[in-house]
Amino acid sequence: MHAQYSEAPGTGSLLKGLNPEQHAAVTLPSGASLILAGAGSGKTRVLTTRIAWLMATGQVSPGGLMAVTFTNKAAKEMLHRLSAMLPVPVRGLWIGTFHGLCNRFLRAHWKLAGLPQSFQILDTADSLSAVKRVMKAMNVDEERFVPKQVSWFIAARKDNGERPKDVDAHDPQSRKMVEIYQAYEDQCQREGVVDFAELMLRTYELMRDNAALREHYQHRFAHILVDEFQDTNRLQYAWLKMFAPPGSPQSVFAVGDDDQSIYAFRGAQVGNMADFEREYRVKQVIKLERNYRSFGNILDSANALIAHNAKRLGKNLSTEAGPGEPVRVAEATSDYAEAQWLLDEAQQLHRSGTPRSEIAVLYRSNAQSRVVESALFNAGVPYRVYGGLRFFERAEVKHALAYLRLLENPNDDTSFLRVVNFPTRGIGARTIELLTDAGRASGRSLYQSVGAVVGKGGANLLAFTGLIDQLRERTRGLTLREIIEQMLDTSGLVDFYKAEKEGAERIENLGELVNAAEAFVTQEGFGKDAVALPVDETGGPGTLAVGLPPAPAAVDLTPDAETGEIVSPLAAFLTHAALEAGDNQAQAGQDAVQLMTVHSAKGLEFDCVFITGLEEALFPHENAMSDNDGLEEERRLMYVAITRARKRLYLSFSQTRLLHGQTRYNVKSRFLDELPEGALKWLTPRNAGFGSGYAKEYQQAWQRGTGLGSVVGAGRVAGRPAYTAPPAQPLPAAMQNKAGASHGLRVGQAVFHTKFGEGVVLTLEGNGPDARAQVNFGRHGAKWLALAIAKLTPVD
DNA sequence: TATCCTATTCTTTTT
DNA sequence: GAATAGGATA
Repeated sequence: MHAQYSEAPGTGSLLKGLNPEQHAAVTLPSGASLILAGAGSGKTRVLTTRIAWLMATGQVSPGGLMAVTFTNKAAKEMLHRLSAMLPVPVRGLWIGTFHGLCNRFLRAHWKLAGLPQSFQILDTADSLSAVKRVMKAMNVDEERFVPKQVSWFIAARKDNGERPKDVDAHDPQSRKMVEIYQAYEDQCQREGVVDFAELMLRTYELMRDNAALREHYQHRFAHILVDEFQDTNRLQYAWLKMFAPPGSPQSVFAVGDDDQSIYAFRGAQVGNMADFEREYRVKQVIKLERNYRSFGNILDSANALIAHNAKRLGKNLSTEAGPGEPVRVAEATSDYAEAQWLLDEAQQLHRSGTPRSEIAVLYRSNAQSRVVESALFNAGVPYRVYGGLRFFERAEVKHALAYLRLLENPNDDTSFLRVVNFPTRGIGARTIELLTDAGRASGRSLYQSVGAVVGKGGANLLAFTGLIDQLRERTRGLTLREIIEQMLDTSGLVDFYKAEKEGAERIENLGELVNAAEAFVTQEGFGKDAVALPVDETGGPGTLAVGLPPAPAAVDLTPDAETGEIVSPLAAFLTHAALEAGDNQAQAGQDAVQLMTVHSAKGLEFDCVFITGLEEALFPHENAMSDNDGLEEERRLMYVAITRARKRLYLSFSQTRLLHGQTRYNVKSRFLDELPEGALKWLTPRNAGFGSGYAKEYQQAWQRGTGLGSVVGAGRVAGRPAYTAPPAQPLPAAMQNKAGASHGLRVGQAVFHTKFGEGVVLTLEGNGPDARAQVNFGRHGAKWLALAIAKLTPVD
């Protein structure tokens, strides 16, 4: 059957250039399939070509297909490539992120989902502040229940598909957590807001509980494709099963790489791949193992490393590109020296023709970026740091968005509280407390409760709601741009920042918000994501009835938005802001060295890659070293890092590192020992210890305080010293535990900590002000504590 | 009510 | 070291 399709006119060019495995994957017949796609094996190409091929051969209409990714970037990339292959109108295609598609679904069926039409989406920060509010209302001790952990707990339960009633809680602690979870849900429902996990869970539940709707969508989506399957969590897999249950006639095409699963820490279940294979009775798993990205030495290193993992489906990357350059390994005496060395190498690479944007510096944790940044900054090398604060997460932008959200949904208490007194208008904590009490007593939103506290200092509140109402009136019918400009003016935001010393940049960002809105309206066509699904290609909802039991009378399958209600550009823009937080601002366009964590490097590739900080406790990270699963995930992380490089790979580690304001003495990472000797080239003498080769040179330079090469006037960023000098003679790692133990603790000792309660000392390291202990606190897990700071009392 | 100072914590992150 | 939260103070 598929042979016939692949010979269909016009599809030949689509398939041209695919290797046999890729070709087989693209042209697989309907049914469930699992593609194990190694790093750099052309995964996205296979996915997009598959979609194009399905459409070009008439096996599916654009409306009958759904493709799910994790990131907006991946979704955009897919749409972009697809439109280059096929003249398909991209609009209306169900290709997007899990959350984006859920949003689309819930916008269409908001009534059935029990949501207000203008429901707002909470990002992580909004959600956290909502949790805090709930906890305050419940009088929960924030010492015992850390809001962040509660928030994390709720998200984790939802990602597992559990409502409060589903959570089994045996001890008082977790019972309380569940209680907070329930109260949080009630509050969100009351306010008409949903968090990210709720988007997924609502969609799943609506599909599960509404047979007619379920059958409609199962009928509609004949082909479902899932990208990065190894990153799916329980809920996402259950969600998929609602749209295409095992054994149904639908075709599910899952692509993933178990070796690149690096999100178990937030609920991803690698096991979903094996479950999928079994439950969907996948006949043949296709492995894409030919790598088109990296040279041999790089791939050999990656393969050798990942072979140390026990839990694998098994895969080995190969290339025909030849061995290429060896993987370079360097040891530095300090993180500072490491950064200087890196700077030098990067400069050299650039001088010999490598664009800066093809040089990436990867590290395990964000805190490591600072040293590198300083080095690059002082040398005048342009660089770009990924991660950190993104555009829509900036305080001033969030304030502006809060005003806009109140126009759409005044019951959004999170937004209300954010701006009710910003800029300050004489509404203090006391007034807010009164208002909150009134709201709680009547079960109404803060906005609705303002009337109840007028007279008790609520006059200013009335002025605020008046301002919002007036703004809503005045902006009716205006363009999005005009609405935002009005809001910035009326709210007093711009005036406020004008008066601030440091407000110029914030005003600039608010201007940027106007631009973003403008771009959104023109480029995207505002309603694209928010307006409901286009009518079914097969003839719309009418065809549903064929062969199906009659839908319950009360159930209207017509998407609610098609009943004539129009989604405003503002609503669409707010959704866009919540779901696509936008790139962190950057000197985009400029040729800059790329700095990012290994996590955020996933899916990217560069000619030259530096992996820095290859030290025990850092990479693998200390918090992940205690159990084997954690260690294997760290190894996969390293695998991801290595496979980012096309031509040249540098690995570096340092003897000392400044972390959390303290010098730490590190041992090189075990991962270095897991790489094949033959693929490596040591730039510093192997196991040479201190003061040798490169390292010595840099240490001396650094002791002179000048650095090397082009570093002139180094040492200052924004007026503050960039570095604190580490001790002149670092203590050899082997001696760490032996020097004077003034703290009087020993391994195995039972201790008490005011926060974590009782625990047992696992490890002792360092001495004097740097002394630290790893203590197992049972329920709280093992923690590293600085003994100079932490209050640890021995228990007998 | 607003602001300043100190105590406290500190992976990885997209949506 | 740096960011954030909470308490104390003007």
